[in-house]
Amino acid sequence: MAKSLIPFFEELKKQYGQPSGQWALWCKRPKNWAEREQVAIEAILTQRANWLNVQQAVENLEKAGCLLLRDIVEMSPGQLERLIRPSGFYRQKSVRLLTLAKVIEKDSGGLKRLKSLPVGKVRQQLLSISGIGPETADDILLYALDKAVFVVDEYTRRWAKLFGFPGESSYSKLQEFFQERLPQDYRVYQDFHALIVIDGKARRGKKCLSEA
DNA sequence: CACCAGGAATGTA
DNA sequence: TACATTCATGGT
Repeated sequence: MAKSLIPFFEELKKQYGQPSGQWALWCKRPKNWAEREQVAIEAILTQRANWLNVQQAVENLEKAGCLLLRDIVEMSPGQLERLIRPSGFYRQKSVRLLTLAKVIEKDSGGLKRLKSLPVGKVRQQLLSISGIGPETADDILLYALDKAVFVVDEYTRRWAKLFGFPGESSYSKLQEFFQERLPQDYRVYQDFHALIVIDGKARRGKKCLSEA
């Protein structure tokens, strides 16, 4: 195994503590089934969106009593669009949410059953949904289903480049980079990815400082 | 007012 | 394979 990334993980954890705020739910352990469903929904809503906007959309869903997948499958696209509007791309996301909810609730027998299936199968099934790409699929696998699948996003990409991963950044290559250097533990994956994003935002907010 | 934020699909060369 | 464009809102 290549050189471990655990020291970097420990360093980030020492600096920022357990991921909080927007990450509190995603990194919560254990999660109940309602919370897992909310994470899956948020994984769609957060695509290319500011978290504050996502939060408003989630509040709308909550106030309307539609934070469960079984509620969402019953809704019309227009109804859903109106509620999630603040998160942006609401027409696309409405369809994506409806499809995801249908696949999980109707075709797969619920999140609980999905969680008991092999990761590879579930990942393929998620990727077959139009509007769910690698990152969103892995968000759901890691944060909603507690599968040890590392999430690659823009922050992860920058971080890897900064800490010695030479170019060649296909999604799967980057994913391997992290997974080869970490214990196969979903808790580590969850917190580490969250901390990388938190750290990335902190740096950006301060216009690029030198690092620790 | 310009730019950006946990992406993904589609079209072009 | 590698880019460009489109989708859309609210924050800074």
